Amino acid sequence: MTAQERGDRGLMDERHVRDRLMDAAEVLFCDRGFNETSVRDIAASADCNVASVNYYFGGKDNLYVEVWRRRLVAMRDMRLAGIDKVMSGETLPELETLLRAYAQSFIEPLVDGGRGCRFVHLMAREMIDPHLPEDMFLDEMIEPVMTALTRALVTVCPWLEDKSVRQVILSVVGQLMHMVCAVGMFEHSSHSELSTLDFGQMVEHVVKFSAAGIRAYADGRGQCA
Amino acid sequence: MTAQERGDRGLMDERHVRDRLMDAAEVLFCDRGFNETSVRDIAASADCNVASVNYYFGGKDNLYVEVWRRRLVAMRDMRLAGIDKVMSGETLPELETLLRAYAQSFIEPLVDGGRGCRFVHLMAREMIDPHLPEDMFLDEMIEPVMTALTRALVTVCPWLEDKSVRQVILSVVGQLMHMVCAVGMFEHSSHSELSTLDFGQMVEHVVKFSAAGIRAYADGRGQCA
DNA sequence: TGATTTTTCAAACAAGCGTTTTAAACTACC
DNA sequence: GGTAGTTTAAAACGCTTGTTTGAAAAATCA
Repeated sequence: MTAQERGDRGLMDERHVRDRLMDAAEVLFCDRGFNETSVRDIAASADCNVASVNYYFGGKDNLYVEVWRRRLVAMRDMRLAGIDKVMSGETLPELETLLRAYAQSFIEPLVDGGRGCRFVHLMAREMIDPHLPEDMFLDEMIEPVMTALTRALVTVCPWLEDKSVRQVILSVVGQLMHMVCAVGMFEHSSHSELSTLDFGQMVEHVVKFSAAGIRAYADGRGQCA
Repeated sequence: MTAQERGDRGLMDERHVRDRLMDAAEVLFCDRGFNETSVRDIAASADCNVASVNYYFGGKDNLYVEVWRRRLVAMRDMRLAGIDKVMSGETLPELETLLRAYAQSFIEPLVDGGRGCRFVHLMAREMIDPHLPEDMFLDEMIEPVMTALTRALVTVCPWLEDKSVRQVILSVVGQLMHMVCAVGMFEHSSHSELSTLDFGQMVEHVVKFSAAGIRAYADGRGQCA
């Protein structure tokens, strides 16, 4: 019945309201979370009526899912591309190069100030209290990136055991994720002296720190390039 | 007027209801978060009337703060003690020993199944969407532990620059924090094959990984013991 | 025991939530 | 211009939330 259900673009600028809603919702969800964002806030921020959320999305939950769908694929593919680009060269990349590629693809959306700017914060939220359909985040984001990273890592460091690979990836992702959280924490507090957050330096630190951490598992066996 | 305001213990077993409320609230807050836990849920779980929350605590927010106060001090002191114990010996500890002490004090509450069991989860929540009075968490938990850890780290590794110490600590805490989150994520999903979470192994991994990561900053200068 | 205070409880309160309704406004096509 | 279909808009719905009320119950002390 509705324009969205038919899938066409209707007659006039119908996409405007729909997109304004998604944009506003993304911003609000990212810095307040799902529960603390009301559809009235979203509608007000998108400068349209409350009922529009239900008209275009069928409910708050679906709007949330749509906001996710739009970014999740882009974000996942950005990370996969970062890994792929560095792994598809003729020669095997250094461990540092691989780590840097991944870390940058992780941090980039935060630093560019662009559209996906605060979405990483929403990822952190979703990990701790999920509002997406069961396993959507795991299936469409974590699992694909994790397997790609695993494959790349064992290629660059063939001496890494399966168990260690998982732990190592958890360590790398943990560091990156924690930076995102730390940014959010410190920027809302008076302890701004703690922040000192230069993303470029941070990425380089994670690369250096993690490369050494990973090579600690090389004991005796041949190091990678 | 009320017993709590007077500070005394009143006449009979008044502490029963108050403590039952705190215990129930802690459990619910830890695995649902602040917003998704209603005072009715808490009261039902504590087997008392809804109004009791306001009678004994003056409101949901204060109950939340009290739940925190009880554990925060204990948890902080546990971590400080872990660091202190290892640093107060006659000889300087190995870097691994220091890291292990801290990591264990961090993870222990998770593994023992005891009272503070799930509180670390609440810490993770509070970092991402805070419901405590401004800076309470930072002032009473993060800052003290961070300075103690900083001091210990520069003692064990005197060649570490100030800037690197902060980054290194962020990396260590990030790994540990991420484990806590990962536990929470995977245990509620069907991808249980991803979990494989042996806390003992995890601690040892973080120690090994981080020690190597930290020593990467020793370039040239004397390594620590 | 009687008086006083402290604690419990059911009920009600006001406010906010997501959602639905109903009708008016708008668009496009004949 | 008239008609059908789509989009907006205000109001209301039902529900849940945290909190308050006021009286009954229990406990303390004289």
